[in-house]
Amino acid sequence: MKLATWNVNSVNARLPRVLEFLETHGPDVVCLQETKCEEAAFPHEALAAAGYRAVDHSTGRWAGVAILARADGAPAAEARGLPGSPVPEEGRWIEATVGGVRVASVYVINGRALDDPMYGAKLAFLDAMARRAAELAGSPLVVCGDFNIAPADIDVYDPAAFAGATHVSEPERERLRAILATGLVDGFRRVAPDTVQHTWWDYRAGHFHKGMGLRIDLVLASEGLAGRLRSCGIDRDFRKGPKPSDHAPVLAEFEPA
DNA sequence: ATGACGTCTTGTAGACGA
Repeated sequence: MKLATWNVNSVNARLPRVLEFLETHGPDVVCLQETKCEEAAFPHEALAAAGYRAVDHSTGRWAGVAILARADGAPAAEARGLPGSPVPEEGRWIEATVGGVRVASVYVINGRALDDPMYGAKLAFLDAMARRAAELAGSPLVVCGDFNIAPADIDVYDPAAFAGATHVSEPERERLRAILATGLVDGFRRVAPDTVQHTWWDYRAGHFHKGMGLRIDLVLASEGLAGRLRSCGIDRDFRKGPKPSDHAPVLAEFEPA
């Protein structure tokens, strides 16, 4: 099974690149984040023409998540919304079963700043994720998406520049570890323990071309699945070219059971 | 560098992103 996760920063603004991505990689499952559209505006028809079915949790101009799968393995939506989320009105969590695997696409709250109320909401959201992951533990599970956390300093282009900022704070990292402790593995780190590579770069000031990014988009896989990881990588090419998202997609390929 | 860019909105400037 080939799985991908990608924060597209508007699925409609990014539609040509999304279709290019499906054509290039032919993934079996794709988790999208920041679809930024109303439910009625989700581009089901264009995706169907490309051979994919989608389930989405679309909530208008902010956030929004979706899971795509090939039409012959159409995703069955299992849950829209994360139980215990501090912002239930925002589309930040969706689950589907694809090929016997429970897949969750998540867009974690940004947090804005350590002294902003949204930072507390981010920590509460991560706590709710850990509880949900614990509930789902024991069966094949992949939780992937934009975690808005760089797991370690190796995942930050300049840790000093992020001192006192969100995405790297100890309470966030601690909560990510609690999510992992339910039995999940950071796929990219499992495959590439020492590799410095990023998934997000600020649009401004040529950060992408200067290599100034963060690794905040993760594929977490349950132990059994992680043991079958054939590869897990970041496709920087989709951060290049016309109208790119500010995130690059992460791809993971699992050997058949 | 307090910015830079890109997305959205019953919009045309402000909010938000990370």
